[in-house]
Amino acid sequence: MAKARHSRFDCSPGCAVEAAVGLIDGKWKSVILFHLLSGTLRFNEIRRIIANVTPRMLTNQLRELEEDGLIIRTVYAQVPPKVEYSLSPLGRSMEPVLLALKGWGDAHIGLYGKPKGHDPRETDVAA
Amino acid sequence: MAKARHSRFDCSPGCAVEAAVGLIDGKWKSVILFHLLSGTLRFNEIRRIIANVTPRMLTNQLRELEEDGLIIRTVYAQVPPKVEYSLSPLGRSMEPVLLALKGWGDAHIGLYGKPKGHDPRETDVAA
DNA sequence: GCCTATAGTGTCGAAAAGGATACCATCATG
DNA sequence: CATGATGGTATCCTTTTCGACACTATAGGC
Repeated sequence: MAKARHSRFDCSPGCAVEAAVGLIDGKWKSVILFHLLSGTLRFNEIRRIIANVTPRMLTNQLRELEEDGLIIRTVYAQVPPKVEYSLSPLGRSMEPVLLALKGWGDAHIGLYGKPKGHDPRETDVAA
Repeated sequence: MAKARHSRFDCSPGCAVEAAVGLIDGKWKSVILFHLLSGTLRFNEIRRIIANVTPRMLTNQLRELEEDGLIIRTVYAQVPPKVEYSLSPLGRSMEPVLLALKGWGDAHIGLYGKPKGHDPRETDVAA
């Protein structure tokens, strides 16, 4: 069922940022979109590319992306079934965002998902 | 290569995307970062800017951002307390990402947090 | 008759995230 | 003495998210 994400929000500047993030959060959405940048994919292709995603979750995330108008789902009436997912124009317009994220991640993230930077564990104390 | 056993990060390209998103998800993080782009802010300033955030959540999100090395917390030893939050260099390096998100949001998001774009109500069915 | 493949669905339950509300210590001011 | 300001905590509770696992229909091939 549709979640009431961001349903009502008194928008200060920055709200747009949160709303945009809201569309690509969820455990797998950003990755799905990123891979769709390279072209159309079928359900099981995505499953194979993104190891460890369960079919339930994948369906779930794809449906939400579709609801938000970011991807297009095309069903071919044949057996065995064939369903293709591709970016909508709106989804394609996310490209700069996705590339920015990818670029940032490649530059700053170690293999464990934590940022590289220097040790952040000390708090500055000023007079 | 010392590639530690694949947790979830034996990653296909796109993993960096997910990791980057992981740092700015959470209900308020992206908005906090966005506002810090304009300069240092105190706890209650952020509270006032982002209406509807409870102190508990704000503390929570700020601590996580600090742990991830994106922001710096500076405590002034005085009464009443004064604590300033500012972007670390790592946090500042998020600027392109945040601006991309903001730009996308401004361009594509209506007042209800749903993307504008065309109507995704119907699913394409192909032969 | 059995196995394979596709694209899912259904149910269960644990865990995480988020929200409401109340409370704390300190000092200056009136 | 009471009030206000600051930067938080503590406790409780509800909602949302996520993962495991089992299960389905159809058709073709062996």
